[in-house]
Amino acid sequence: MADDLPHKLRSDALDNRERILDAARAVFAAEGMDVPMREIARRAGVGPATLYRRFPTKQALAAEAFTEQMHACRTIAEEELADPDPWRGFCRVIERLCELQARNRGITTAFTSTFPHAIDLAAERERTLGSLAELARRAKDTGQLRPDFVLDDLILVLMANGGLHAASADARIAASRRFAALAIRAFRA
Amino acid sequence: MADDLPHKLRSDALDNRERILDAARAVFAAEGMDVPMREIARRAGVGPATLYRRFPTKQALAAEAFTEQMHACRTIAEEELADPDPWRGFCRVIERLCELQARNRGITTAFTSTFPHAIDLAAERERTLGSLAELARRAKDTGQLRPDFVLDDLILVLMANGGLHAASADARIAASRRFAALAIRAFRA
DNA sequence: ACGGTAGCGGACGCCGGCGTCCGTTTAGCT
DNA sequence: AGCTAAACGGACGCCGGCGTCCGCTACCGT
Repeated sequence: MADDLPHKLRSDALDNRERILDAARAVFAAEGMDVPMREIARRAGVGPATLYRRFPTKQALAAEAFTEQMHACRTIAEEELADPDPWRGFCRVIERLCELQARNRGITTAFTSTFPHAIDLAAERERTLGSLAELARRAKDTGQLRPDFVLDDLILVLMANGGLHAASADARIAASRRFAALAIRAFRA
Repeated sequence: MADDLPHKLRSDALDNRERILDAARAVFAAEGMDVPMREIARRAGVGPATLYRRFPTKQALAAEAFTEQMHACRTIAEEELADPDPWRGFCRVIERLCELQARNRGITTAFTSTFPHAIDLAAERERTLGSLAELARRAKDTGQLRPDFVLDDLILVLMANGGLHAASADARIAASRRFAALAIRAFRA
């Protein structure tokens, strides 16, 4: 991943910035979005002021932190779009997106809800949705995906998958796997 | 609904108690579980102390407040169990439970997660699950429900349904309806 | 009607997260 | 090495929710 905008940052500042993002990704994935900013700062080994200086709001931080995850979503969509068997690709998209969600508490929020000031995120999201739509179209053509499927159904499934709570991360992943299987059955013609 | 335990309460106290429960039900349904206790007290028109005197913890309040809702769940299960067509009953159970969940933010938490000190709730929950299991068994016998269906699948679906977020209550209900339809398709043999 | 007591609720202190200021440190240039 | 400005982070004040205490109110039994 190449550096983004911060060309005019001092080396130590840039280093801290990176450490903050790492910490944010870790803690968002583990605990979800409802984490005090200070906790992130503590894990990153910086003071609260530094955190606030780089990312004035939690949304700004989340937007930046999840860019890579959103990119992962897009990659999944495009990889599976490349599968010669569209239905298999469609199934794998669901499985992989659900698992990604289960591993990352909070990415659900990022992907599902439209972010206010995250232009990059929104663009990434649109591209991903485009790929998914194309994949669905092809899967329909093979007759294996229900003709009345709409993309919103997939969004619905992902949002619902995000609602799966469990004590451990493993339990969450297991639940998501079962749920993905259920969703696929529902979508099969 | 007959009075429960509070035989030794003065008339005004019992009145307040009832008003608190009403307020709690309303606000839990509308906003979910993450509401300050004081908000409930305010809506009930009582002081914080009164609320805390009757219900020392939020869970105690929730347990009491949702008893009626849990009863509604049980009623739904038993009514649909009585349907001569088990598969139709099974479908309607899913639809009705999902809608109930959509109308009541927070009942998901009450039903899904095991409550610590809510013996009544737990018993009610077990009875409901019993009815659902029996209904599922019958629906399987007709060959319309997948043979590999397990009750946990239904729990999974309900938990997922609880994760559906939306701005308005109407949007939430609409989403739940679509989701219920999806779930039914997934369960059909 | 009246006394005793169950019940009430405003007010208090505590805690934890938030966002910001300012004295100190340190990178980077000459 | 020395200087300057960028960057840091501890400390501060604010706010909102929490749970409890105590002086006042009003219900109920006689």
